[in-house]
Amino acid sequence: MNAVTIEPATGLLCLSRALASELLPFEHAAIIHPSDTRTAAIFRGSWFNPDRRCWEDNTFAAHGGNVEEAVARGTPRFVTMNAFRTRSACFKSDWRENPWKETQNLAALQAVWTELDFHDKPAWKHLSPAEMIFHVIERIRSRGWPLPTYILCSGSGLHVVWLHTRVSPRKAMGIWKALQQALNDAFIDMGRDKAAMSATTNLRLAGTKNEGRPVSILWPVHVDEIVRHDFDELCRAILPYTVDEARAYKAKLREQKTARQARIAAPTGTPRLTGTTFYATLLADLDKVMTDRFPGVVDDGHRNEMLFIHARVWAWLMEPDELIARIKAEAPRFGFTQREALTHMRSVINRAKSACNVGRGQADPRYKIGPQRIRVDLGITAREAKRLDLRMLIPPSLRRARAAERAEKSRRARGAASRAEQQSVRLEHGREAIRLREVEGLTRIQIAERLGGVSPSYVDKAVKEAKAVALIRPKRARKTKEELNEDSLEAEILDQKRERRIADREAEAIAAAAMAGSHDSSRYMSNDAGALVAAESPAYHGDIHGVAPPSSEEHERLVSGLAGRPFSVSAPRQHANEEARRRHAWWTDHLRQLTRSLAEGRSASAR
DNA sequence: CGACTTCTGCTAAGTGTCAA
DNA sequence: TTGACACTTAGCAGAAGTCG
Repeated sequence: MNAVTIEPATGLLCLSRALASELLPFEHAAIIHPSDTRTAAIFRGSWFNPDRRCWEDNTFAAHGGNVEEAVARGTPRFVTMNAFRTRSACFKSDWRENPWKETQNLAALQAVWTELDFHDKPAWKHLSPAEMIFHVIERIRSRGWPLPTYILCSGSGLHVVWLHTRVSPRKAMGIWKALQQALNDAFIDMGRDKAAMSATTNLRLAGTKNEGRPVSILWPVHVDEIVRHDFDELCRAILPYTVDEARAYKAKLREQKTARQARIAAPTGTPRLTGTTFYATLLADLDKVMTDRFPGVVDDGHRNEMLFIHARVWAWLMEPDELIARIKAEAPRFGFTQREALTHMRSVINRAKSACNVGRGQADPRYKIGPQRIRVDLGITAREAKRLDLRMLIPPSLRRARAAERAEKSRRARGAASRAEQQSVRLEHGREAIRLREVEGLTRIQIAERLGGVSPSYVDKAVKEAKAVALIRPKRARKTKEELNEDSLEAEILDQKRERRIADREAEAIAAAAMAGSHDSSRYMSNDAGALVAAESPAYHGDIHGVAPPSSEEHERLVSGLAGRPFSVSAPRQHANEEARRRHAWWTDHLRQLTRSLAEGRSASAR
């Protein structure tokens, strides 16, 4: 009896009680590509070419109804999981002999899958494929996902496949990709093969051999237990967001962009920034550097480099005619004759000329030149950039410092108080609180009231910090400004130094006091949370908050960091905030699963 | 009761991105 | 480049709890 037969009346597939592990290649192909489909299944195999006396790749295609005949004819070892249009890769050739296996020729999406190469993963490599299936199913169950249609042993790894109702790539490719990604992301630690995720992938056929090892379906046991899922049901069960939520998110992004564009279009006090302002600022910086380094004529060793940089920037600011005129006019400043300058800058001029004839969508041939490149080429240091008050030719450190300055200025303009101010006020309060307690014998509640209705916790903290600062032993008294000479520069510098030193020591003492007790738990970890947990802690008991699920790479690091180490997860705590609660639940659940699978991996390896 | 910790909302600080 | 804004991180503060 065949495991898979076709119902004559309906043309539909009949699955018998036969063992799935004994499925033949054509039966497996017929399950993936049902007989009622008019789209193409593309097969790949190899055949012995008697003329050339070697094995050659053989790719061919068949309709769902012709799978048996095609497989018998071509003896393939692979079949595409999705279906293609009956079009040929070459003009005038037959699609059956020369199928077009590319994304743009996809006719129907009908499966999602993950290929697991677990044999090189430390936590899993000791397991046999049959043992591994247990863990795969367990993981799928723990996520509440539908069980796969089948799990096939490819001879080296596992193919976990969910066949689903056919959907059009044009309508559903985005969702299908998200589904495929979500499934595969769940198996990164088990060695999911990134290269086998594309919609055009072909996978091994059951009943064939892979380097002598049999390829067969290990789960489910019987052919009639094989089920095809509803695509929408799969999406609902597996995707973290619904299609509507994803649409709403995209709409929000569009809205934000429109709002930003409207804001920019509106007239403001600040100058409107354009490509011209960009290059003009760059040029201003460049001129400052050149005037400073070469007050007269640029010396021989640098003239070509300097003129080349200038010419490339000018090319973005003016028409070719103006560029030529400018090069001629500036030539003496760079130590060139007009003729020499034009010769040396020929390529810049030619590119500027051809840029005038560039059509839409074509690349601009002018040399792209950015501030960082110029800065490195000219070896401009932070000190030089600061001294010349450069705006663009500055190192990243200075750029960051300027951005921070701007942000602070903007905050102050909005009336925000600085942390230093808050801290110095608190220090004064702490000193006053100590005095009130020791001299007037007030309780902390009374002190809190006396300090203007602050909280008792605030008093605690203020006193703690004031005590820490009081413990700083005064160093040998130095000469005062009066003693030295009130107006001397030396006195001023010494005074500044002393003030800075005192401030530094106070800050250190406050920081040390804060560290003496238990410090704030790190509630908001970066996206590196996984790696941080793995690296920092053999048994991490702290809470994890405000953390987005990790990316694939982060997950990979987390898993490799935790393998073979003791690990525990704290009990979830109450979160008022819905988003925080969701994220915390996600992490707790995720890490528990990980702990369990690692523990199972270890106990299995111990046996 | 004081000293201290834990939890959680709020916000300053800092960084990245965007306009072309 | 500048300025505005989104976003993450770190720190602050108050409430509530624990401990001796």
